[in-house]
Amino acid sequence: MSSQPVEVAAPVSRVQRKRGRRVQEILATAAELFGERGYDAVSLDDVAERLDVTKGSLYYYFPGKDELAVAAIETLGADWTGRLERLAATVEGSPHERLRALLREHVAIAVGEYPAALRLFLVPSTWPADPRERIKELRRRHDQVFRGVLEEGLASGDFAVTGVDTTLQCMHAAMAQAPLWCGGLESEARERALDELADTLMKLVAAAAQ
Amino acid sequence: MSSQPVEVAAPVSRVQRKRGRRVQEILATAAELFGERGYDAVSLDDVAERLDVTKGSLYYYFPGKDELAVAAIETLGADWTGRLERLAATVEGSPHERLRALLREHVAIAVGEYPAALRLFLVPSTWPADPRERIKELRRRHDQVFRGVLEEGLASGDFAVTGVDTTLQCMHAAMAQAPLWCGGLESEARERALDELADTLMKLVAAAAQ
DNA sequence: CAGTCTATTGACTACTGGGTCAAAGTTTGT
DNA sequence: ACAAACTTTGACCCAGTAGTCAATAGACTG
Repeated sequence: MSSQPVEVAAPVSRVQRKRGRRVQEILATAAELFGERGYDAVSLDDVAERLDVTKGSLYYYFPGKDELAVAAIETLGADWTGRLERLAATVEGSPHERLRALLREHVAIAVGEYPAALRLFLVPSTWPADPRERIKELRRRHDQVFRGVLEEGLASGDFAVTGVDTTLQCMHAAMAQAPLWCGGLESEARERALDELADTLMKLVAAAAQ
Repeated sequence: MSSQPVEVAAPVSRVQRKRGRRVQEILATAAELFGERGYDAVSLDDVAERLDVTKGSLYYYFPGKDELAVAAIETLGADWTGRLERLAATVEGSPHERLRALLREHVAIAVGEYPAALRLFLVPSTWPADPRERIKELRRRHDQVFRGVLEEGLASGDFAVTGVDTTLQCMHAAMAQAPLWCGGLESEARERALDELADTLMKLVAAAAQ
């Protein structure tokens, strides 16, 4: 039928791609806002206003606030964790060096690119049941990256920890608050603060040689 | 006039004491609820219902939700921090032992007695400006207890830390999440988890001898 | 250009939650 | 017992917000 045999089997039409882009715009804005203020404090009118549309449009793409929130968390969390997973798979060196690189990248992402997204991973208790479960799942996958390197270092004798879970929890807790501490700092001071944080957290795995 | 000269100068009447007790009841309940669900998710009807009264009664004692929240935070925070300050002033031993005792007591209070009050000290960002400032102040005083012991150990050479502030922040962040981890555990497993947490956190001050 | 699918609007409903208040109920002191 | 002070109530107001929907504007296609 068409004069262009190429891209014949394209599963999505142009209009579908356009819709996809719109959905992404909405999700990015929603993640931003939910991250800034938390679930309760963000109304759909707020989201719509930042997108220069009205609330009704959001309901054209999502069945409700919960679903929008879940999708926003999903997108952001998947991107974040994916980058850490890729780093863990490529970075070379001792377990000590690898863990430090992960810590550094994690706080750098949190502070630099998703400064507002923090709250998505912190204390999800005010969120409705459904988003809360998704957040927990994303956190588990997130933790998994660090658990991998940690257990590697344990097996090789580079690390000595009292308990794997506890150590991971302490790391995660400290990292999750990093953006709050570094928020107001200038670039150089911020870099120093992030290095210091990574150094401090490295102590949690003790036996590692500096 | 009275046949009992004792207690003549009592500054408060019986009715005032009664009012004081009522206020304490309200504050305790409010702190409980705010701790469980956070500021936004708690309505004054919720608070009133748990007290078996109606919303109007709360407005007889407090001018508004903000003021109630601030007072509740104040009471709980002062009690908590006061106990840590007293412990810090009395416990004997090396800086290492003193710090560990404080860490242990802190998580024990958080997990055992104020299991719900956690959120008051965590991510105060969804709170209105006024309560938020009070929370920050209380956290500073809270930190001060640990800062004292930490600097003591630094001066005596028992501790070696990269940065005092960063170390305190990591400790605080990890401790703040402790109740979330230990929430579902039975008493013995919980004790073990708390010990493990304290041990792990002690690593942050490194040079300390085990 | 006409017709159809897509996207957006803005007015509407229903409900929740903070805050007010006059009236009723309860304590207290004399 | 009585009056005054204290406490509680429940109905009410109002703003904000999740969610609905018919009407409309815009884009794509024959």
